[in-house]
Formats: sequence, structure tokens, C-alpha cells
Amino acid sequence: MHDIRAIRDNPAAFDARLARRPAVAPISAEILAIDERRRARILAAETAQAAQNAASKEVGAARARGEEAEFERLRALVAEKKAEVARLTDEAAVEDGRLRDLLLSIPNLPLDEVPEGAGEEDNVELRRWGEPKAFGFRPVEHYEIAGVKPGMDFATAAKLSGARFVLLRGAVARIHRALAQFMLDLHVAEHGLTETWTPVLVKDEAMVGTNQLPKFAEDSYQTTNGWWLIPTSEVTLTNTVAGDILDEAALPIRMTAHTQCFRSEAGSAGKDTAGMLRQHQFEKVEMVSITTPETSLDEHARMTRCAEAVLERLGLPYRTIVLCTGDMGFGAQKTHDLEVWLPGQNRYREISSVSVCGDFQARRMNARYRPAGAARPEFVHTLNGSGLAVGRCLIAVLENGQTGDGGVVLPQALSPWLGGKGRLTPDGQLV
RNA sequence: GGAGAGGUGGCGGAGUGGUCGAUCGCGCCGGUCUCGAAAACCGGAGUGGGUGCAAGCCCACCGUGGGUUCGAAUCCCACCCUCUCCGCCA
Repeated sequence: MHDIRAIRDNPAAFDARLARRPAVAPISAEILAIDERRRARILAAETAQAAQNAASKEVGAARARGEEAEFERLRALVAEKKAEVARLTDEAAVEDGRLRDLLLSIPNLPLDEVPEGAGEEDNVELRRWGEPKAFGFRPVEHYEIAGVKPGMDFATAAKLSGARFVLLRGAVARIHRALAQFMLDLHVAEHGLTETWTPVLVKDEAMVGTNQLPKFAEDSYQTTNGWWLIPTSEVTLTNTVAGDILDEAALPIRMTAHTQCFRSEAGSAGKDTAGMLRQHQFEKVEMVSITTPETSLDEHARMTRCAEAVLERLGLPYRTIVLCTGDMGFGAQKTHDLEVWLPGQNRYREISSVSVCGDFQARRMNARYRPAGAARPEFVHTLNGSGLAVGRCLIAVLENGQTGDGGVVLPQALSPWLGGKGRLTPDGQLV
């Protein structure tokens, strides 16, 4: 959410920065018009309230002095003011709600350094790591690998749940689990993140805090009693500090969690329907940092490195790109995407997204810290990043390790979580 | 799900109709004392909003939302949350 004072101070600058996102019209004039109405109503309501309070104080005094006529006069005055206050505060609340709704629906401002662009095609590659392997055969997609087929069962999942679900079994299920454990252990032991286990059902306000609501309700699932299934543990991890005033010494807070994630994939009909690239339910190891404003950009670089480290340990070729203004998510100031090489598709595909949100989410969830020595609390900065999407990582491991005969050589780094085993045979055995 | 207890400022904990934004203790900040520190003593400090060049002034906030009353932290209603016990249960 945006700072209304900042918009008031320099509406043109706000519009200009916002305009760097495509298809966003100038909106400061509308905001300021509502804000002016709002402030006028507040002023009127508070003036009336002050008058009521003053009269109300005199009422008691008049009665104590036994001035019956004065008592009755003041009583009537209070009653009159009271009605006025009720009407004016209602009006003020309407305008206040209108302003808040509008502010909640406006995306974050891209940092100046973010490249301008309309969409995916304008993203800028920052670096590449690893060489796509030269196979002596035509590599296939993960679900086409003979050794994978027995362990990746879309038909049974469809029987249970429908399209965009998968059931993993045997060796493939174990590799999937190993990947998640490997990621968590790496982040905890070597990157210093705090392992966290969170609910996956949350209240509205948590979803508002991390900007899934109010605008993107159709992308998530809701239970009959109103809970939302988290689309990412960014929601729970980031909202751990909602409403808090933290000591500066407590920052940065670095968390990681491995959770189920649920997405309706509304609007993605026909896209990535084969295999387990895009599912309604998937696992992700997420990273979230809470920092001071001064350190959030450094933290963004650090978090990106944490995600990259996962792919490097697994020996998976990837590239790191910075998203252009047209491809960036709603809450981000700047986003790095990691794209892993998928030989079956002969292209790089997104496997991680690392974003710095500045104080955008902190304002929504009222998360602050008290700078050392200073008097007033300030909003924290929040960051989130996948480290990594487990299902997609499984795909990458399987496709990059395929040997052409239906088998797969697995990354050495996973060995401790695979009981020392390192290969998937063409008939689906882990050996 | 049932019964009971409770939700007050960074923490603990008073306060059951007005003068309470709220006693007090701890912690925090500044000062006196000290070579320095501790102790002691003195002083300061909540959050948000409105208004003003500013000093300041005004409004709101005692879990949340309603209500009663001239007036609510205090009374009433609903809801949420926490704790204890019971039930059920991975």
C-alpha cells in the first residue's frame, strides 16, 4: 500500500513512477480528490465531536450546581451534536474506506533501476551459470522418461482430484522429498535462515498483508468457513511480523519454510497442462526476510544468491534475469527470476522468483521497527523468494539427469537424503 | 463441541460510571552524584489521525464491533483470541 502523504507531496512523481508499469493510468488526481473529501469530513466530524465533548462536560457541572434549565439546555445540545457527529463520522468512514480500497488496489512502484518493458520479452538477463548438457540423444520431458513414469501418476491423481494434480509414488516421491529436505537444510545450516513451520490456512487479513487480497481472490482457494489456503508461505512468513514494532537489533529476520502451496491457476487454461509444471497443489521452500530500509537491496542480492546456491549444488544450469516493469508482480519493487534449464522443453523455465517489496507490504500489515536510539517507529522492508519450487526442481533434476535409456543420474548433493543412492533405473527403481 | 477464567501502554499489573490516555513496578531515554560504573535521586517518554509555518491545539484508541448513558476501560449484547478442565481426535 502506498503512503498517502507521499502522493500528496508529489503526485506527479507518483504517477510517473507508476506509469512505468504498462497499462496503468495516472491515478493521483483521483486519489487526492478522495483524500480531500476524506479530510474535510474528518475535520467536520472532529469539530462536532469536540463541541459535544465540551458540552458534555458542562452538563455534569450544571447539574451539580442545581441549574435545572441550563442542564436541560446542554443536554439538548449534546443530543444534537451527537446526531451530527454520527452522521459526519459515517461520511468520513466512507471516504476513508474508499481511499484505502483504492490504495490497496494500486501496485508497488518499480525501482528506477528496473528495466522498462511490456512483458516477458523485455526482461534482462543478468547472468548464466552452467552449460546445458549436450545429450547424445533427443532429451524428453520429465513425464516421458521411462524410469519416471511408474512414480508420477497423473491418472490416479485425476481420479481423486481432477486435472492439474499429481500423485507421486516410490522413488520419484522420495526424490521429491529429498529435494525439499536438501533445500531446507542448506538454507538453515549454510545460509543462516530460521526454519519455520507454518499454518497453510489463513485469515483474510494475512492475505491482504501480502497483497493476494483484495485484488487476486480468484487465484486462491477459500474454505467454507472463510480461511484461505496459502498460495505460498510468503503469506505466513511475512505476516509473522504483522502489527509488530520490532527492535532494530532484531533485524534482519530471515526465515525459511517448506509448505504446501495452493493455486487455482485461474486464467492459465491450456498453459503447461502436461506434466507437473503447473499444479493446483505443490510444495515450495520459501525464504522471507524482514529488514531495515537501508539494507533491503543488499538483502535482495543475498537472497538471490541463496536461491542460486540450490541450483548450483544440484548442478542445474540456470540463468538469472531481472524482470522488467511489465512482468513484475503486484507487490514488488524489483524481482529476480531464476530460470532453470529444462532439456525436455529445450528452454529455461522459471523456478524461483525473488522480490524486494520495500515498505509496500509492511504498510498493509502495519509491520514496523524502532530504529536504534530514534523515537518513532518506521515501516520495515520485506522480501520473499522461492528457494525453490520443489516440484519444478524435481522436473529439472529428472530432465537434466536423463541418460537416454529411460534412467536418470541424480545429483551427488542429494545423496545424503537418498540413503546414498544416486540413480533412477529405467524401470523406476532407486539404486 | 461443553464449562470456567481472562484479554489494559515494551513487559508485569491496578483501575467497576465523570476530573482516566489511564496508579504502580520493571525495562528504556536524559540528568545529578562518581575517576568510571552501580545504587540513590530528579526529569522524560504510547500509537494513529486531523489542523497549523511553528509552538501547539483537537479527535480516536484499555481484544473487535454494536448498544445503554448528558458522560463508558468501567454497564449490556455479539464476535474473536488466550489459558484451565471435560469431550473428540492425527
